[in-house]
Amino acid sequence: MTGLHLYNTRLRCKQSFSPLEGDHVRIYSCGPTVYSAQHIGNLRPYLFADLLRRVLRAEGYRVTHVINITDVGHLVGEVETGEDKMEAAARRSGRSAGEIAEQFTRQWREDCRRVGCLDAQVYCKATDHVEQQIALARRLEAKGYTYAIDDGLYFDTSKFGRYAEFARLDLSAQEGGSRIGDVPGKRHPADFALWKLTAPGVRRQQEWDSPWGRGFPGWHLECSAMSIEYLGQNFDIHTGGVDHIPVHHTNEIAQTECAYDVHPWVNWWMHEEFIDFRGDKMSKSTGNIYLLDDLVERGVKPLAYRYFFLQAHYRQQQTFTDEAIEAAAIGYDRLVGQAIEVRGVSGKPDPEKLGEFRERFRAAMRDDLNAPRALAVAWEVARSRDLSAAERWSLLAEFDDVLGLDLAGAVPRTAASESNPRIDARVAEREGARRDGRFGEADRIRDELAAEGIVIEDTQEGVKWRRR
RNA sequence: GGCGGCGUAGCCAAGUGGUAAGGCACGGGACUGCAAAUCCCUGAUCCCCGGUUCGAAUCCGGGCGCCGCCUCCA
Repeated sequence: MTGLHLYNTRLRCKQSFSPLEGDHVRIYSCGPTVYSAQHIGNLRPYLFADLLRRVLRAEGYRVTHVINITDVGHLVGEVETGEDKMEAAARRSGRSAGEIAEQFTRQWREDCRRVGCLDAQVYCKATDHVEQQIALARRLEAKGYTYAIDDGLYFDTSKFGRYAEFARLDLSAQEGGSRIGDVPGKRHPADFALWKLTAPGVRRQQEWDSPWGRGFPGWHLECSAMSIEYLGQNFDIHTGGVDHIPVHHTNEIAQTECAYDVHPWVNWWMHEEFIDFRGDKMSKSTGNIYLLDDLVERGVKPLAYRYFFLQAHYRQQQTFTDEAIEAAAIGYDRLVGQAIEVRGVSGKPDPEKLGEFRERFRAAMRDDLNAPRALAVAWEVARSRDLSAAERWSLLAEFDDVLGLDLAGAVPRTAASESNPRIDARVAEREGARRDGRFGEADRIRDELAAEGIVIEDTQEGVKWRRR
């Protein structure tokens, strides 16, 4: 297999990749709903999209990446309440929906940056594009794909012959049991809201006037409207979680292909699998790891989480356990340690020796982004006895453009990171004892510090200490 | 119930027909006053049963187990 091959959900197979337009690749990634903090599982979509971008870049493509921010219209559980996640969060916290959106957007952007994701060219918010969403709904209405009921304007899925195709749905199975809480007047369970009307007597923080009345856009609409706005009516790759295949992406496709008579609207649909937390309740109350900050508190660097991500294939569920993340943290530190040994060493590399590793790394990534296999090649290089330091660094630096692990700048965890008069003094005392051969005394001080989480390391450059 | 995925050494995880990548842990060694840190070495025939094949972890059938979706969770 030569050249870049990517798995396409639309066709359920890997395909040789080529962009619609020269060497320019346009990507749209379904982004976060910013009503609460994004936990580490929520970060996988962006680590995946970033890996995709970096591989495309390494293959010589120019990439335009758009990520949306859902700050309205994502409904909570029961449809009849008409409340969306932003409104609910605002009500609970007593703050405005806008403030909440801003806070969690900022936090999410920061977390993405910390795990080494490159900035997208465009971050677009649903609330900034209500006009475009209304225009798209009107277009669908004009073409006869919609019907209006008390609750709002709905897309009539029966009008779109290919509706079930993308997710391979069995629509007849859905016919039977109309669910509790389903909207009265909906003709088919799969039909979905393009525009939701604010219920009579209700005052929403986020609502807009529309041809159908005051209300807010349905969740699926934003991705269609904004991707068209920034990427055009056809583009190359749309990414998201596997959970979006049957509903969200199916509906996006229905809306867009009907509105613009395009097919396929998007060439490649790529979906990352979930992280499996092994039934552990991901909640703060039980003390389980939840946010990136929680990992950091435990001494796991954000980039170690990226390393963890790279150890498994994006289309495979990845098991997250304390042991697994700890293993990744140690593995990452050691890889950085290996890099530091050769960092910046220059020399004349043997192109033949480099070529073999370079090809294997590239082949792995070209095979539907097989990062685990590529990472294994990086380890082989790091530990190779046949390569000179200059050759190892040359390859590692090159690989890191794709891996994004900051092998050029990361610091080893063994370095003392702080100074503290009291601890420094105790360390000096121990040194004195050691010089005098009073090892019992020296060991006693070491044990004492260890009890409070201070680890002492006797390195070539002298004694250092760090917190466990 | 329907649909999809998975089950590889203690753990995480590649490999999808030709005799099992990589990381972590464990054990051994080097280093150390002893440790720690670091570096080096070391481990599996692939859930079970049957079948196809010269040959299967890889294909087919059956079983057991786990996960996801079908409810606007990445």
